[in-house]
Amino acid sequence: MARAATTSDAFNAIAEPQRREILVLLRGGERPVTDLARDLGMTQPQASKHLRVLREVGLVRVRGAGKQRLYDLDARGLRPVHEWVGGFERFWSESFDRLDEYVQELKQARQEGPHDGDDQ
Amino acid sequence: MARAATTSDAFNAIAEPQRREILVLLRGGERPVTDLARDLGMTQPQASKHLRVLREVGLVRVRGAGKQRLYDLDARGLRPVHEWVGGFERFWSESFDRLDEYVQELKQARQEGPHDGDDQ
DNA sequence: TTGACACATTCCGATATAGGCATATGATGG
DNA sequence: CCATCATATGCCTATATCGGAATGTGTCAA
Repeated sequence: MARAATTSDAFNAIAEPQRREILVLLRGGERPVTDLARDLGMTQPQASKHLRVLREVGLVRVRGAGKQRLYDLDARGLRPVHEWVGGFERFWSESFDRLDEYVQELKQARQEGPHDGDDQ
Repeated sequence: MARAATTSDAFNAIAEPQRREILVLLRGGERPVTDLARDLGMTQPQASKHLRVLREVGLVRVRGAGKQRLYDLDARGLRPVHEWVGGFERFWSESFDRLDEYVQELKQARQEGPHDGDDQ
């Protein structure tokens, strides 16, 4: 297998940089495919494929508007991602500043090898 | 190509469910590889590989402790992810509740086809 | 030094993905 | 109906990834 279990969820969808860019663009409102492709410097099929992934995981909606198809953001699927990552917030805001990093390094140096070159 | 450009960043690292589980476990403190493998029901090489990815993107640190190697969480790399996703917060907290969803559907129905069945 | 333990790495096969290109589908206007 | 524009899909190749099994590396104890 090449990407276990749920190969298509929000986490995977936003792992692709171009799809993230698409989502950012869509914050400005719904847009047709060609617009997105042009603004992001990708081909139209590329844009369509990325939009398909985003649609399948529910991060965008489509609406037919004449010949065009307007894609619109549906960010609700990002909420679980935000919450999961938020579960780590205290670990980067609480103790991992400069000082603590220095302490960590000291601790690591001390425990890894107090043999010959520990004065460096 | 199979996953454009930056194939190894925090976004990709957390796209893998098992790696997310590892990170969650490490919130409880540093742990040796075998511990993690056992608790997550995966083989030791599997755990080592996932830990390697996490280490390469800087989400964990390693510390040699005798025969063992203790992996420790370094969640700072998750901050950019949290901030990026947070940029969409207003799109799920502001307007996409039940009522708004209903309005969206009305709007969509109206614009897609105000022909015969628009009274439904 | 040897054996045992903890862990890392490598090789393999299967699968999924992304890009490029060609082509199909769908709606619109004449 | 036909041509055209907008978009979707299919095919192909290259590559990356995951899982599994085997093996390599490093550390400790006797």
